[in-house]
Parts: sequence; structure tokens; C-alpha cells
Amino acid sequence: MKENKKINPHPYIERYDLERIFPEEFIPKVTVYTFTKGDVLFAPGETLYDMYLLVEGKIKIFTLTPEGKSLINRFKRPLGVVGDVEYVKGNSVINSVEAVSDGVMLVASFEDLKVLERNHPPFIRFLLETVAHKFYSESQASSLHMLYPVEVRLASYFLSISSDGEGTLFHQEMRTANLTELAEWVGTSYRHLNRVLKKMVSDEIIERANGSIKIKDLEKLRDLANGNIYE
Amino acid sequence: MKENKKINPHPYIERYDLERIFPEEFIPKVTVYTFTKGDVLFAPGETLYDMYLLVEGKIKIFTLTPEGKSLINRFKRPLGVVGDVEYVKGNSVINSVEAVSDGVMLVASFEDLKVLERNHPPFIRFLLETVAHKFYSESQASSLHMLYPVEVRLASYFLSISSDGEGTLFHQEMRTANLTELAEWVGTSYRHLNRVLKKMVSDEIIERANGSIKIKDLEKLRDLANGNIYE
DNA sequence: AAGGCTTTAGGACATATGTCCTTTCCGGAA
DNA sequence: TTCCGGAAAGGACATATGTCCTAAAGCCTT
Repeated sequence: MKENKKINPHPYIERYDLERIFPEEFIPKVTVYTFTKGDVLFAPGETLYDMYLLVEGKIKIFTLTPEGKSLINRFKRPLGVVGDVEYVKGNSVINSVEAVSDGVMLVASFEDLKVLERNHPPFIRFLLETVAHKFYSESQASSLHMLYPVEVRLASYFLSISSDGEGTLFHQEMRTANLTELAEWVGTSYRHLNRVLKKMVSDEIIERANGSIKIKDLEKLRDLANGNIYE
Repeated sequence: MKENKKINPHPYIERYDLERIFPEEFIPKVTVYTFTKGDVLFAPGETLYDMYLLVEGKIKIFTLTPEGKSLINRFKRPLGVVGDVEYVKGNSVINSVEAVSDGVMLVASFEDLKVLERNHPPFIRFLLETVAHKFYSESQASSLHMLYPVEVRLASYFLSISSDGEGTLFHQEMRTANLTELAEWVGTSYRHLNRVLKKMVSDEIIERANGSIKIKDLEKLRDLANGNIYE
């Protein structure tokens, strides 16, 4: 990820109504960084001095164990925030962060933000809402993972990305590129994911044709997900 | 849980330095509620109009599935907060909350807090820190649960309550009353917990004598927990 | 078109965990 | 003291999930 002075932050400020968070006089302190698909943006243990606002592209937050297992905690799209918890708690980066696509971040230093926080309450309100939302969805996902088998979690995942309902916006956040990634997202092995998919096919819930998956029976899917849905 | 006008909030305000959060003129709006061990304090779906500050006793937050499974999300001791996320996000209660011991809560209405929030930034700062901490530990616990088998989680649990390190304070929060509760906390069945305990005994990591568990080999425990610890 | 890498698909087997049930033990109520 | 219900301990079996491996298909590069 590197600073890119050619890009003007203003269009993004406008597009996402960031004036309510960043007053006019703060904007000069905001810099623009770009990144490329596959970039490792942050690594665990790293000390953070800035907060990042994703305004373009998609990134994933994941945990790597010493044994090499990988678990995707969440995806972020605009207007995702990176570094909020580190800013508040003052600790170092917890998870790995990687670019899933090319993208753009707005960056502001913790130092500047501390001043902003004192003079401009809406900023801290924004942070609070961000973190509250993160907590809420993390908490939901965690319960779902602990209490239900992969089949249910997977059904829940399919439901959430099916363009059926309204809230397609957030749901898109977790669309995965391939089955390996889907496995890491659902929190299981590729092998087992495959097994469950096969069962869903034989139960006539989904159809598989050359790599792509289609939902065949939305009702059965709902039954299976049993009211649970990734928020 | 019921209002108890006999109890004066001031001693609690002082004990926990709540003056920084609640300015003098706000304190008259704070009421005191008491509860008794076993009380169901909140049920999922309930609409909340107040925020609660636990100042005495211990409560547990847990999820109940339609199938009757139970999973303990976390325990709270003073100065735990209930209703913070609901206040920020405006949604209804997510989990069940039950009193593990007798206790006392300070209560303030969302309505009053909204006014306070506008006039008194430290309050919203407090909320932000509370929620950030909750998110952080939820996130850690969630990864631990997803990535490691019960044996590791259990080792991690024992480590965290062993009065070895400094941070005994927070760790006490999750001391459980009996094995059934411990199972719900670690996120497994009683049967399986028992199995894992037995293995730990035969590995000479712990000792069991009439219901109580003693750590025999802290080193082995650390190896097993593998750097993971409930925060 | 050929070779090589990634992704998909699934067999065989091992391990982790759940469900159901029985027995024993212990402390409190009668 | 006796009785009862909950908590502890563990056997037997079923299910969920992981690990390791092989083969085929798809796609990019040369």
C-alpha cells in the first residue's frame, strides 16, 4: 500500500458524506493510499499509527494460526474502517489484512484524530457506531459458528448472498471468490465443505454446474438455516 | 430485578470513579436496581429503554437456540455494561442475561443518556472503550473457538483463571460454578468436557479430587494452550 | 498443442464431538 | 437418618469434521 498524491480525497469525502465526520479543516490532514489485489496490508503484531477508511475495493480480515490454518473473520467494503479498535485500545494489530481487489483508503494519523476527537464529537460517534456494529455481527457469527454444524452455516451464507432480500449491500461483503476461500469463511476445511455441498445437491437444495452454485430451492434453504443468517 | 430506592447510588459512583462519566447533575437521574441469584434479567427480543451498569454481583450473557442448546458468551462483573450496543444500534436485546449471584445495577434511561451524550463527551468515550473491549475479546474468543479443539480451549481457560499472572481481576470473570456451566462456556457438551478432563488427568496436567480441579503441571498446560488465552 | 499450476471432486481413514443412557455420589429437605 | 434430585463419571454408539491423497478439469503461458 502506498501513498498516492495524485488522488484527491474530496470525491470520496463527498461520495460517502464524510463531511459529517471530518470537518472541512481536517481534510488537508487526510492522505490517500492505494493498494493492489493480493497486497498484504497489515500483519498481526504491527504497531499502528493511523486509521484507515476503505473507500474503494475489498479487503479481508483473517486469522492465521501457527499451524498454518486460516480463518476469515470478515470482509470489508467501503465504508469499512481499519484501526478503530487499535486506536481506542492502543494495542497492536490483531489480525492479518489482505487486499481482495485493488482499492483505495483514506488515512488519518491517530495523533490528528485525537485532536479531532476532542473538538468534533461526531467523529467519536461514528467510531462508536462502527465498533458497535462490528461487535454485533461478530457476536452473531460467533454464536452461529459455535452452535450449528457447517451445513447450517453454509445455508445461512447462501441465504445472505442470495439477492432475494433487500439488504444486498452488506451481504455482498462476504461473497467469496472460490471454494477454498468459502471454506475459510465458513470455518471448515475445503474437504468438508465439498462434502456438505454434495449433500445439498442430493437434497436438491442447490445445483452445481462447472464451479458455479445455484440455489434451487430457497424454501429448503431457509428451513435449513433455521432463522440464522449472517447479519 | 427491581428498583430499590433505599440504596443510594453515591457510594458506587465513588467506588468506581463514575464522576468522570456521570457529571454531578446527572446523578439524580440514576436509579438503583437490585437482583437475586438466578433472576432472568433480560430476554432476547425485549426492547430496552435503559442502560445498566453492573456495580455488584455477577451475571452471565448467553445464547439459547430453539433446539435448547445453551452457549455462554461472556460473564460480567463490575463494571460491566448492559444495553450499550442496544443503545447505539437501536435494536432489541440479542442474548439472554441471567444473574449468577445477587447484585446491584445502576440504571439510566436512553432518553437521559442521549442528552448526556451531547453535553458530556467523556460518556461517549466510555461507551466507545467498553464496546471496543467487548469486540476485541469476542473476536479473540471466536477465533480460538473456531480454530482449536476443546482441549486447547480448556487449557486456555485454566491458564486464564490460574492465579499465576497479574491480571487476576478480569480472569475471575469467567470462573464457573460447575462443570455443566464450564461446558457451556467452553462451548461443548458436558460429556465431551468430561472426556477431555479425563485425558488431561491421565496426561498429568491436572488433578481431580471430589469435584475440584487442580493444576498440576503449568508448563504442559501452557504448551497445550499454545499461546492462546482468553483475554 | 503441450506443459504446468490452480481449482474442483471425492475416496479412505482418523479424530473430535455429540447423544443417550446408567451408575454413583453428595448435600439438602423432610 | 432417610430420601430425593442434581451433579459427576463414564460406556456405547452416531455424527461432524479433519487429514492425506489421487484424479480429473480448467485455465494460463509458452
